[in-house]
Amino acid sequence: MFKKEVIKLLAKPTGLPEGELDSLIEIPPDSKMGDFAFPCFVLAKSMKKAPNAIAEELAKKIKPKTPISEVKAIGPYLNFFVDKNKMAENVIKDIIKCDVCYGSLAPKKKKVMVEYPAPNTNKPLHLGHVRNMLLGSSICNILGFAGYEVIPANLVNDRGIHICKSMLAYQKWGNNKAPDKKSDHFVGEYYVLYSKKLGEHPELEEEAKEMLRKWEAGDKEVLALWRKMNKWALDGYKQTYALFDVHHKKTYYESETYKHGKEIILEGLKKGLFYKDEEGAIVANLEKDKLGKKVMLRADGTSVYITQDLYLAKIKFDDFKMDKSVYIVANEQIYHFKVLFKVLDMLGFAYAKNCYHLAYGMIYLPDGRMKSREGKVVEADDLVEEMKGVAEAEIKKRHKDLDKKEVDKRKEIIGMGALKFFVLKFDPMKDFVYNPEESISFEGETGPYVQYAHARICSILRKEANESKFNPEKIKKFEFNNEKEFRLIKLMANFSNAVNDAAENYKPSLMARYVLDLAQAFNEFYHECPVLKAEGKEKESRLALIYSVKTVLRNALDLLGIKSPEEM
RNA sequence: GGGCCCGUAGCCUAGCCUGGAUAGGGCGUCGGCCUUCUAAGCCGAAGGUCAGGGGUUCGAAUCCCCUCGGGCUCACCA
Repeated sequence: MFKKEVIKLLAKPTGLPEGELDSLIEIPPDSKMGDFAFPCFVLAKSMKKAPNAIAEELAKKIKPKTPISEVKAIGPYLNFFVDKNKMAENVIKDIIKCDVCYGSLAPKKKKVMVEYPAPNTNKPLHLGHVRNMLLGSSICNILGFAGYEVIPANLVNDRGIHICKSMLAYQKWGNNKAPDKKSDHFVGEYYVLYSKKLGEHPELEEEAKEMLRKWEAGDKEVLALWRKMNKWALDGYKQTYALFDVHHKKTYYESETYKHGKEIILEGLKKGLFYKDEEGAIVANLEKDKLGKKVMLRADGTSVYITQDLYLAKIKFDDFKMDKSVYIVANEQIYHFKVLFKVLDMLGFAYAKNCYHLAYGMIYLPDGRMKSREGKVVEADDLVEEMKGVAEAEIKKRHKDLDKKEVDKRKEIIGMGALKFFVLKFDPMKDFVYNPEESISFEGETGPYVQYAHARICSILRKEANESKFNPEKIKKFEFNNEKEFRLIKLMANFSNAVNDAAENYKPSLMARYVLDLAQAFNEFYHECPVLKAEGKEKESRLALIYSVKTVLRNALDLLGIKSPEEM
């Protein structure tokens, strides 16, 4: 936050423009070396001197000015030290003033649509959707905090052959019964049943196709069954969405859009962008972009996947006129989105360049890929229950006398915190293996670790309030002497940068890393610096400091959709 | 075979876009710390050819090229 002052000091003696200095200045690896550093290598050529000598020379020339307290040459680096208590005062006052908004960025007057998790209504949401939902809801939070207007949207894949498979199995073996469990799981059972029966009844495949034809023809009976089972699936998702903070401003249904898109393709054909092959299908030749040839419309005039997506992109931009459209879809579809965006561009849609596919890596089970058809999946709802169960056991280990209501409240906060953090701390693009036995821990780099730091602060503040009514706003002067304290101040000063990085890169993992660093720095402080036993100015300062840390931890966890408990 | 992604200690991971000062963490292992603000914590130790090779550079985990290993994808399925 005092970087500007450093730039001002450097501008004249180096003769470099401020913009260049801004990107050259770095943070030393150890705060003992300084708070900012200017590497002198760049000047070596033009000045024809060794970088070490340049650093020495600059150190003599530049006189520190508040809030910069010292300028020192260390090897080829010119290092700057800031007045730490001055910095602390600025940071803490800012946090107390802004509170829930601390770290947020100014409105950008730009709209971003985030599309996720686009489920298929034939089976319950699984671990892959968990990653999708958590990335989506967290990215929405982060973008909003970073000043964007966010439009969370969903595309429901509610028609097609896979949907007909569960419908067919239910029609044959379901005895028309009502769901006897969570309704999306009930639907999913028939999807698995279909695959199971397919072995001895190969004719099922043709029957499913026939059912799809009937559906498309508007067969009343089939449509009634479809509506009934779709509602079951969607009702189930609604409950799961609530668990993962998934909310949408707009939902598109494939059943309502799948027939469209044809006009766009025909228009493209007229313009000579596509061609008709021997059989009459309309094809785009993308070979010069190394994307091969891609069918846009079948010979019979029916649409394929990409036809629908072209249409959807168009109506999305027509509906909301957003500046950016982010698709959160697994990385196995990278090729599809490359083609989609390329074709949109060819068709002359200006928004093509504003489409972004946020691809995320696969989650594997210890014995390989999940397979819904075989029932080899980790379902979202089961995972949540499991996490809560583990959390409950941990809570009961520590507290014998909590009533059930309190235990239920805490296991929800801690269990979900552990799950969300576990998924979000990985770089989105990275594949990882989920091992149910040992994957999700409550120690080390975990959600509960961060939550624990928050709870500890709350505990101290509670005790202080009992004695003297701590009021952070009344504290005027700060007095810090410990490195651990300055480490916290620095991290907190850097919060909005972390928000910006996470937003611009669509990476909640950066926020997870940030909050982990802050929690870790707090725990180190906690063990070295007593708060309640400190006296006078030192105690006051430390109380204000931990109050600030609590605020930032909470703001950061909020962006990840993780709750900050007062007690654990 | 083509395209894309990935490869950092026994295991997991940050850093790579925007090259710089001893490559950060965590798990696990070993050794310490609860008459002191919640030990879901802290401190210490051991553990690294940053897959391998070449190049660019004063300087490469980071940029470029090649090789090897793993994954995804290249359907008139969605």
